[in-house]
Amino acid sequence: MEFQPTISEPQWQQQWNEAKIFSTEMDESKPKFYCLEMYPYPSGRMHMGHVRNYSIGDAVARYKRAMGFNVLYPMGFDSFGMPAENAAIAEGGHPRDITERNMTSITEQIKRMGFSYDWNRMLKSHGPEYYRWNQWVFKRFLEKGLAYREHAPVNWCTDCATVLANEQVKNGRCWRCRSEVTQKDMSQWFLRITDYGDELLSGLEEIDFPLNVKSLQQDWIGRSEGAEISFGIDSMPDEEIKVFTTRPDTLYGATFVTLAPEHRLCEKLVKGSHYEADWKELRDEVVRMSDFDREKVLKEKKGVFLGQYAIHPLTGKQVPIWAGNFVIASYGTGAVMAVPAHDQRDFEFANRYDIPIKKVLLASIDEDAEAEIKKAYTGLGTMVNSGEFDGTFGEDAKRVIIDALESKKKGKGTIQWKLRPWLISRQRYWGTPIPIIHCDECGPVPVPDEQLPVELPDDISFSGQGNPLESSPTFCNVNCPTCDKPARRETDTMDTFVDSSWYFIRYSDVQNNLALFDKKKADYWMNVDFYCGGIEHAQMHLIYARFWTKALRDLGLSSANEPFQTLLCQGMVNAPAPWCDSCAVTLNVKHRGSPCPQCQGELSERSAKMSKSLGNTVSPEEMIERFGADTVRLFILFAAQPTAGMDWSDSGLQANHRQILQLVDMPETILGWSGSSSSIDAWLKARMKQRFAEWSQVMDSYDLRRAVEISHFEIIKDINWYQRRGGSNAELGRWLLEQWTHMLQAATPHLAEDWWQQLGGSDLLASRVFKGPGLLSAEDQRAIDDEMYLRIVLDEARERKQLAMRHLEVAPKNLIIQTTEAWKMDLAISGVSFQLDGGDVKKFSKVIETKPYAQGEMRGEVIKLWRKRMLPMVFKWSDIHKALLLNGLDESGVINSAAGFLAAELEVESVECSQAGESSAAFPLKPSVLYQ
RNA sequence: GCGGGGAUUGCCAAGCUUGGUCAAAGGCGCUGGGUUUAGGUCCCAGUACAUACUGUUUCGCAGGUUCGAAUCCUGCUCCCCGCACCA
Repeated sequence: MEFQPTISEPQWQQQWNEAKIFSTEMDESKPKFYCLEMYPYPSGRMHMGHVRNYSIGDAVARYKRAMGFNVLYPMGFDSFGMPAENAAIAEGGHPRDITERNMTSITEQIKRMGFSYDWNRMLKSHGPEYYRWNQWVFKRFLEKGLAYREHAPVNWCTDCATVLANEQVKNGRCWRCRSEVTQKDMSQWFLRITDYGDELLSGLEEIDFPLNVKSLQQDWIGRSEGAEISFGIDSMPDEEIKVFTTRPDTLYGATFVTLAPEHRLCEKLVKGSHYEADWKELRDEVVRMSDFDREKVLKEKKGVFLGQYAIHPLTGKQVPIWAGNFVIASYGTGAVMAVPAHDQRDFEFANRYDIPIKKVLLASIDEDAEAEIKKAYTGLGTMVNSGEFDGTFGEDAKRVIIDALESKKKGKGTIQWKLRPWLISRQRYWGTPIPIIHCDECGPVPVPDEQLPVELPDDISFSGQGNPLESSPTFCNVNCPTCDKPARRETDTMDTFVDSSWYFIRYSDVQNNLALFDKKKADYWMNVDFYCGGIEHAQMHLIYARFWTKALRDLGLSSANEPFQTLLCQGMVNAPAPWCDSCAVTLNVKHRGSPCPQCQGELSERSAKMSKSLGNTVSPEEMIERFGADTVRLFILFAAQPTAGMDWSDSGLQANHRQILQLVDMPETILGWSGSSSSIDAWLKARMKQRFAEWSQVMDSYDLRRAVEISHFEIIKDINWYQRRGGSNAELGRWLLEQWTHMLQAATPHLAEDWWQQLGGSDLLASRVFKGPGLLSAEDQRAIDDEMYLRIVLDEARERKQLAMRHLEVAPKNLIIQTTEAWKMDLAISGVSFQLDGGDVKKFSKVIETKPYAQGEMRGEVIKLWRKRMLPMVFKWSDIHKALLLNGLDESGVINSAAGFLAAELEVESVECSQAGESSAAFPLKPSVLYQ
């Protein structure tokens, strides 16, 4: 059959579309399955990362559909965001036009892959019908106090001309443009994601996310238990210094207190003293420094004495107050108690400034409490030098100190979070306008619900200067909803991560114009059963979405606790790129063949993430054009496990294309079978049941690579074997194809439809529910076992033949097979059943002694055989092998009934098989073989 | 520094959770045979070393547990990825 995927694939896509088989509605009578991929940002072209992501999701969706689930599988676009706005600034035009143009072209490419989306549910974040609900929810958050405005130091990216959330600052740089982030004081809108810290953490236990993602989220949430402790100030009875520590057990070792240089008390403490100038210098240095510089410069601990003393809350003793550059103003209370003996940073600091070091924890009882220390001991220990608490250990030690503090009202046990409120303001145009009007009289006033959405205006100039929204008088100048006096509209827009924080629920009821979604529908579909996307969203999108879902639940809008039940992070798509070993740098493909531009050394090749900058990208469109979508899909699924990095390889793609071509011819071959039933039929049928059972099991665990291996590779081998064994049953062949085509469609749906058509299917395969070939019966298993035994014998005989040829003058004519002696078989059966009954194999020699054949001079031989060969085999034999033995496999019978086949395979004239006599080399399941 | 994940036979990559179906799947590559007008596809076989009877050395390195370890334990080396003066 001629295979022209560029023609046939779009035809099937059109038919699917016309039959509307992928559009779903709520249906309580069926089990639901919600399959979702992270919706893409509409850049102009589809790249291999997209193709991989969606090939995985589509295989799952199609599988679940075939298994009778009501599958929701939508697609949409994360279409707000800076690239479009930046393009508008650079090239002119409007972000909306650019975005929609891009969406059109990427949609077309996605459709060419034949993914089974319900396009009726298409969603775009930049549509007012979507973002009005961002505004609506924002208002509800505001009412609940979950959203608020605050004047605070925030992260500012100069290049992007906007503020950023904490999660969007990576190593002091902007996550998007990688330029430096500075601190700036601004009034901004925040969401109290921190209210959900505990639940975000504990919820991780009830969802199936990869370990590394869970660990990333735990790190990010950063819960640490400890105590807040108040130190008095000697000269200021009304003030106190609150510090946070995770180690209250070291409190007696606190020999000083360190404040962040920006701490509000610093100035008060030094005012007018001769310490003031030094402090100012330190503070200015720290404030000036961006986080990025900090990382480099702050290897060195630096501080100034502030000239004042704090009062230790338990001992009442005076300890000096310092300001230190390593204390972060925004974490904890911005002040720490310094315990040099048990904290490495404090230790270095104390050494440098000659502050006393006092050991208060002992790692072991015999340690000298007064000995000089060279390094801080940071583990748990037994308290010493701690007054009445001496001798208390570890967690108890923490507890008793906290109790003591609480009874004296000098502190309390608390929990600190690294998680900060989510800063959602952005000083950019292409996002959801924050629905607020600022009135001089009334302050910030929410836009009334009936006036939503607040739409983005079109009279904007994209100059690249300032927030574009400020250039629109029609947008900015409004009257106050409360007092009707002239007021000014908020020009901040929302972080685009807001859009992606709930789009998955919106899909459940995407066309609803009266509410963000209908609760019944949301509750039917949520949560997402299978979510697939890149690891890069592990701590932004995936945390925000979890928070938002919980917040919507608490507003009574839905019941879902968690948005995503199972998360699969697909690996990168890599391709070779030039690599310089001595410079340890990956280079653009244009350097291929020339020396390293830096060291002039020779370049080798290394696998690297496909990227524009390296130029090692492969165009999906080109590959689809050359090989068809099914080949690309098969290759992508087969080249690596979904979670592993995958190396693009042209030869691999071609190999998979050959595989497709082979499959294309299968129906013709099999439908050409003209024979009737034969003894091997039972085997093939059994084998098909076995293959299906394993296939569905691995599909359920999303091991798509293994699934494809079975459906697209191993079944072909089975058919080859069936034909070798003389099978050609026409009826069975048709049955087999009918089963098989369902398994093919998960990865290669177009090919499967081709098959279905050839089989005379009048409907679309994709619309059918697949019941499977049935369960594996005992007889089925037996058929498989017998054939497996034959295969063992054949392989063994073939190997022996090669060796025999070295010793024979002419090609061998006769093959003489001897199956094992009765006594060895008996020994094997006894050994296996002894082991299966849980007997201690070391004691099996007792059993041997009772055997009639182990008496007299045979005894030594039997014991030796047992120890050396039989014992290992008793454990080595698979369950299948063991069953063969225990069920009384007739070795000679199986061989003799296939003698003709063996003779033909091994190219000999005759095959004789008999059971061996007293002493031979034959062994159970391993007959001896002799060529003549 | 903290946390997470790795290191498998020419390459890619299974298996290791529940030690024995492991000389270790599958793909690629390579070799030989068949098919074919030829190339290609396809089919069969081989691909650690040895060997007409089943042996030797292998799963990052070094030990240990066991009748038995790629799989469990201990230590070490190297690689990747997050977070990072977070108190």
